[in-house]
Amino acid sequence: MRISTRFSDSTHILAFIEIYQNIKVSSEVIASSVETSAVVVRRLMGNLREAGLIDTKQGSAEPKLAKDPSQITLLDVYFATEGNKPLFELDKKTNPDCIVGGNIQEVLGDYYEQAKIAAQRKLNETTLKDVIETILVKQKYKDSQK
Amino acid sequence: MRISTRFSDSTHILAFIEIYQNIKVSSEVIASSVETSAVVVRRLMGNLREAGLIDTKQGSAEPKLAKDPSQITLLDVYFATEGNKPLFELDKKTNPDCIVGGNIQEVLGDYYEQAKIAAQRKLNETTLKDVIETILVKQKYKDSQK
DNA sequence: CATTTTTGTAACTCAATAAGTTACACGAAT
DNA sequence: ATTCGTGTAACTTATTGAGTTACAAAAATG
Repeated sequence: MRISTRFSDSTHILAFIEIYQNIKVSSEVIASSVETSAVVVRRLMGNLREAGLIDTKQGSAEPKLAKDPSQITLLDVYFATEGNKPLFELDKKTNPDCIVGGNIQEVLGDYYEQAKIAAQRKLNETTLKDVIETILVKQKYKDSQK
Repeated sequence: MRISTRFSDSTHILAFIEIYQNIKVSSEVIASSVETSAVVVRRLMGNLREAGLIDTKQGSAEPKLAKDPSQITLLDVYFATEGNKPLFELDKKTNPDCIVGGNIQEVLGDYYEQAKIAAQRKLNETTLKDVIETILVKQKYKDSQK
């Protein structure tokens, strides 16, 4: 399975916007924190905007969260960036004339859905506020060690 | 994210081996049920053998489950085919000199791990026996409708 | 015991896609 | 008016899942 870092990068972007809301936050600045290109950041921000998680204005480097960080969960970010696609993919082309091939898609599909929902429930328990506060605690510890 | 059907195909193979244990089950026969090539089936069966889920003998079309179907869970099959890689991938290269970039990997990694474990616990609740019995029930219903 | 069948693997091709790049129109800031 | 920044489309590149070809080794077959 090819790996997507869109989910983690999008969460990164949201945390960055919230933590640095006082300074001018261009896609270039965010890109230097994510270590990618500004275009990639703008592409991800486009998804976040469509999902109603941020507000942006063309030409202006002032992205804002559209909701309070306590009201945005990791699941919201996941849906915004990856949609609600299956976590475990089914082989859709199996032999319908075989007892196994003709039934396994439906059977596994149900079990996979249950596992996906279990993961999504966990993601939904964590808010952007939790993420940001944990980041700040870790940073404070690092600073105390200097 | 590119999709892998190895997990579902491997489960398919295991169910097929158990249901058709009376007849001669070559990789060719299994491949016609999965609708793929025999080489792909043998490759997946290699993983299942390494994981201790099936016993095979070179040259002989007589694969056997190495354990009772009630003792093999979907999680066992998942580990055999996909390993214990992350469900949600982290961007490993973020700017360590930024508060967000320097801490988010560790923070998100922990939350992702929790979500992954939630999904894995669900997969571990379902056995191959459950899968097979559900397949047979669905087939019985189909037969009753003819 | 010679022939056929089948497994087990390596090496290759093909296709899909995530991510990065280039280019540019349009809006905002200065 | 000029510069800066966003929003997007189009293209390139790298990765990888899946299929294919090839073949050695083991087992089945008659």
